[in-house]
Amino acid sequence: MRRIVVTTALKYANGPIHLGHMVEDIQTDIWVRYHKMAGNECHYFCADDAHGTPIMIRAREEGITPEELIERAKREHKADFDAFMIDFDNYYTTHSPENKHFSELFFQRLLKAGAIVKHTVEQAYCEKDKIWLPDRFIRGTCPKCKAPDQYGDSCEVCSSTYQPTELIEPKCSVCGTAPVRKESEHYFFRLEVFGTKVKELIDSGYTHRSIGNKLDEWFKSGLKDWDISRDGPYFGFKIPGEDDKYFYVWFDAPIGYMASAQNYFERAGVDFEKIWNSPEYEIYHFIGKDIVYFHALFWPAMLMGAGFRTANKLFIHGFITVNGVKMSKSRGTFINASTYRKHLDPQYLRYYYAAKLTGGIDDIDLSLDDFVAKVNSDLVGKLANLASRSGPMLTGKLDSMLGELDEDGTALVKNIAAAKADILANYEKLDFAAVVRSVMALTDQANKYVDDNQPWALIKTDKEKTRKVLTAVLNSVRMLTIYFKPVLPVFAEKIEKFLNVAPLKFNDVESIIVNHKINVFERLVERIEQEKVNAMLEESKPAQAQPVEPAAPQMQYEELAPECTIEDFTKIDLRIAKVISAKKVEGADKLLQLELDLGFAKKNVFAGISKYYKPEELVGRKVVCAANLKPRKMKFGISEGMILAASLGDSEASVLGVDEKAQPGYRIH
RNA sequence: GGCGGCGUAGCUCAGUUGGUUAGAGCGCGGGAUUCAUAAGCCUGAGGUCGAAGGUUCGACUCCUUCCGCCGCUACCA
Repeated sequence: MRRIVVTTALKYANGPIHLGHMVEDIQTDIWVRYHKMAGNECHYFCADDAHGTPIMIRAREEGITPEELIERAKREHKADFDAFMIDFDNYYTTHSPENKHFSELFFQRLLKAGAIVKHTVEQAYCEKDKIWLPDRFIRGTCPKCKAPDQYGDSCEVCSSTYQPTELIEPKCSVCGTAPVRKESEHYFFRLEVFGTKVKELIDSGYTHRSIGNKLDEWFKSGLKDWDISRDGPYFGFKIPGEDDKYFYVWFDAPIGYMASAQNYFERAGVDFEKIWNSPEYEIYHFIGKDIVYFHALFWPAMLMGAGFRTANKLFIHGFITVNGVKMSKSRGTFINASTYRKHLDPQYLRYYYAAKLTGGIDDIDLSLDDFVAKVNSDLVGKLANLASRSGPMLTGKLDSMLGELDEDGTALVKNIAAAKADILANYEKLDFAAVVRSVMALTDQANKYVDDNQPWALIKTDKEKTRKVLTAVLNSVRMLTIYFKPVLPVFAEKIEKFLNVAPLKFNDVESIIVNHKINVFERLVERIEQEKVNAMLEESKPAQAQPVEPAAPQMQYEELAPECTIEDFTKIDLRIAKVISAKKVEGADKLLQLELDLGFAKKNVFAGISKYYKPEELVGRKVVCAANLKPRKMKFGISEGMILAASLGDSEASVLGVDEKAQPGYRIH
């Protein structure tokens, strides 16, 4: 018997569970149920990730305490997971005494190991709200494309990334005042101390191979010290020996795996340390590819530094797309778990995800048309129908008694049982798509057996022979259900009740039930109606649909810049200039190097327009130049100005020209 | 631009260490049935496996280049 501990990524308490989260938890839950049914000891832990600035601010906005907020979030999260039959052994929170204990323990051990240092950092601080602002809480105009109201770390319009200090007119996203820069001393975790050991871990098969390549990039570029502290006010655990410094949320989050496990094992009267550090136990983390960095670098290094064992392996999955594209609020495809379950049976989603999951890191697509078709045809049309076309006949006309098997029936059932090893192997390697394919192929065989034997005709002439046929069919149903039980727990329960048998395990496929009384048949699953899917999408569309909806189709005009005075305007000295020469910049993607004649002077200017203009198209043209711009040193030289061009987003650009009369050097007023 | 991933029938996807006429489900056409949640069975059509080269006796499968989409990242003053 194997002993296994698995975790799924902690859920942030700041938002609801959506169908993207569910990929991971359904995948994991299926795997856990598979192990339990196979007779292994398997524990499944998760928790809410409850700390950090966003939660503190959200609570403030709602006028409640962070504790109240995270308590509510946890309740909602758990309700969603219960509805989707995610069978955690413990769903805990990082805001717990166990987690506090472990966080302090990790910190102290890392300190002792010489892996913690202090650096002074400069950060944005809002003097009005009296809080330090993470990048996401600073908003301002994108320094690259000038799109207004962008996050402090990246622009959603041009998708460039930058430092919050580069933002134009940065504002605190809570109160709108401009943040100030303040210095503070922070604790840093020296990752490089464990760099070699972590590299060895990864090389030994800790992650998927393709992920290993990605990780290599990080190793090559050098492991930087990781800032693990935050200044108060902050919702989290205070750092020992400090008055107003807290552990960064990502420091105590993965520790939450251990805290959740410990909380469970203590209640069960089991010594946690013996389990977590015991070679008898295998430990696996299921995560999405978005948080590989934390789980493949930081977390193993933390564990090593604190003297704990690392997990055996990370199981990494891809993202979910809906109808082939990223989940989108305006399309209504950003579907919360709570919205889904109002309209549709969670087992449908478990089945569909199972049919798509191969254990790889590719994104998986929830194609809603395919979803409806697959569930209706596989689950309803084939599997449920198999029971429905045989059960009622036995209960209605043959006293609900199973008989023996005939020769063909034995062959059918043996064939189904023979697939066990293969199916278990596919469960083991997370290739649930292969499981679904092979079980459905077996279901086809069973349906064919029904057609071949025509019990509806046979019963008119030979009741006992019919009983044999139906016994074979219902034994098939039982076995197919066993195979699907990790995916469809409620379906399996209904079959257990219908067939009047104890909870099914994998080993039960090796036996058959004969001369056995069954219960009356009840419907197992309902067909999906397209209207339900539509209603779910409709409800997922944002109520405050204004920002994205009307402008969305084509013309996304940039917002008008804040008002300025004529004095502001005249600060910029715009001149007519003639392009003397233009050439592509070697090694640069978007830059053209232009030599401009301003009449009284010549200037060297780099312009990011090579995507839109060939150099020869520009030579000889008169353009508008911002001539008094402070020269800027760029990678390829000094740019002494800027030429004006009009654009809409990223897709096009038009360099401004002038009437023939205007000569180089004329000023534009 | 760099790095990584993907590109197989109308749709969603399998294709194991390269080996005979490339598969499944759904959808579509035809047929025989009617027990069943308008489900099931038989059968047909449909793909130059993104493109072009190369390695090989032989490539969807390996290598190179290119095209298209996605992610991360960068020099768009």
